[in-house]
Amino acid sequence: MADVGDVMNDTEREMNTDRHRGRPRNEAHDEAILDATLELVAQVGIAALTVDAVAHRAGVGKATIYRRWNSKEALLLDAWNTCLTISDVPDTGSLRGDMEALFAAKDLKMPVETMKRIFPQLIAAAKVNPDVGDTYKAFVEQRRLPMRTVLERAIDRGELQRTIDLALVQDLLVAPLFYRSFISDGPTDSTVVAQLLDIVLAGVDALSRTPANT
Amino acid sequence: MADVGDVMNDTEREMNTDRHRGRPRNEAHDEAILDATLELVAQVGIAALTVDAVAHRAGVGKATIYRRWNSKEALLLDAWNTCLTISDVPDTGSLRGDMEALFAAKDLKMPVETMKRIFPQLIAAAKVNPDVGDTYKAFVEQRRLPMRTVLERAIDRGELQRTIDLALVQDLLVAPLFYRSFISDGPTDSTVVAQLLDIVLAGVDALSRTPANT
DNA sequence: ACGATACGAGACAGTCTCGTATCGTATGGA
DNA sequence: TCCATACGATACGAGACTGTCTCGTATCGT
Repeated sequence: MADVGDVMNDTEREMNTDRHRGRPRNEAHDEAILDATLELVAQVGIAALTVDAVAHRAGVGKATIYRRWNSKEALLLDAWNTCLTISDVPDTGSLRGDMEALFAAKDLKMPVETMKRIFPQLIAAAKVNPDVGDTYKAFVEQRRLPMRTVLERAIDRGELQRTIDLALVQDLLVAPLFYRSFISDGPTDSTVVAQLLDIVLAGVDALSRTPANT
Repeated sequence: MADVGDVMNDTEREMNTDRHRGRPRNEAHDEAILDATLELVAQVGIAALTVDAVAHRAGVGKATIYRRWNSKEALLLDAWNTCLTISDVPDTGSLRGDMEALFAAKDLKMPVETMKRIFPQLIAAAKVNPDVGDTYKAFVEQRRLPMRTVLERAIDRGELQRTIDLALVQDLLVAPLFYRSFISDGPTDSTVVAQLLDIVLAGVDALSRTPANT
């Protein structure tokens, strides 16, 4: 998947033919630049992000950045994309166990505190820039997939009724933690997760016995 | 509460002494400017917001803006503050009824779709700018108060156990709607609200009979 | 009528940032 | 050794934006 603003023309030559003419590109700089970008976004936001600052923080010259991305936007878009990490689906045998495993998983590129600052910036940018919006949608979809699988397996095992609104249950489990992380800065520790699971799973279970009153 | 960048010195004279010398300030422009600011924030985000654009959209000269706020930041801060609206607390006699009334209340300054775009920008700005952060905290606190009152009354009536984690219950009820509004763009209609209330209230009720297993 | 002030429009200087260009150096292949 | 390219540093032009100022007009008290 070619990213919008990549300077692939340069790299192409290296990849296709094997003759490296001149000094080879330091590939480690790619990650350094992307990391510096994300860390700066977390610190000052997108509005105040400057390419000079990124270059300085990454310890590279500005030209090195523009040799790899042909605009600041392209760099940012790539930076957002690196936030996307693939998490594996737990399979402990019970819904409760799978859920606890999911919430305990630490599969983020950046430290949690940094992500808590980056993510709101990403959301805000996605609302305004369609390209970022696409990246964002892919991000959310990808993140939701494992839990959806876990819930579907729970249905197959009979732990959940086949008629429930799966998306709503997932949102009930996920949203409070997002809310506390990004909106209200409340606690999100394992105790909270346990209480959360208690209430939601009990609620779904109770409703499966007694049909909804509304 | 005096706002940071207000040019109150000018207005003071008008307020304290009754002699209006010269053409009076058109107070309607204040709202026009603030509205234009918020609408533009919703459209292009904070990074791309320019004072010229605000002036043009509000139908005023740029000088008129700088006559009332002495910086773009001060204007934005005031704009955020106008998002804060006071909602009254419903009292239908039952927790369920109060909740439905709360969710049905439309007490926002801007149309919902506009707010869905503004709020993420506010969150992002709050993470980066301490002044905006203060405004933001006040906003969240104010918005949470009515539901907290409703929940406390439900406890007094015996509808909820006195030992429950009230904040968590509130988050369970509120977070999914926020999540769908800002993060996943899912449905938030009254049907969803009803299902939400079904599950959460059933869960809390079930747990009050059987103690938590974790 | 007259002075004082607000107004819209727009010119303006100063500042900031992007993206390019240049320089001398470093590092590889031929 | 020679050449091609990447590198850090930095100067630079172009353009955008902020915040100030001026102009001519409008609208109020006196």
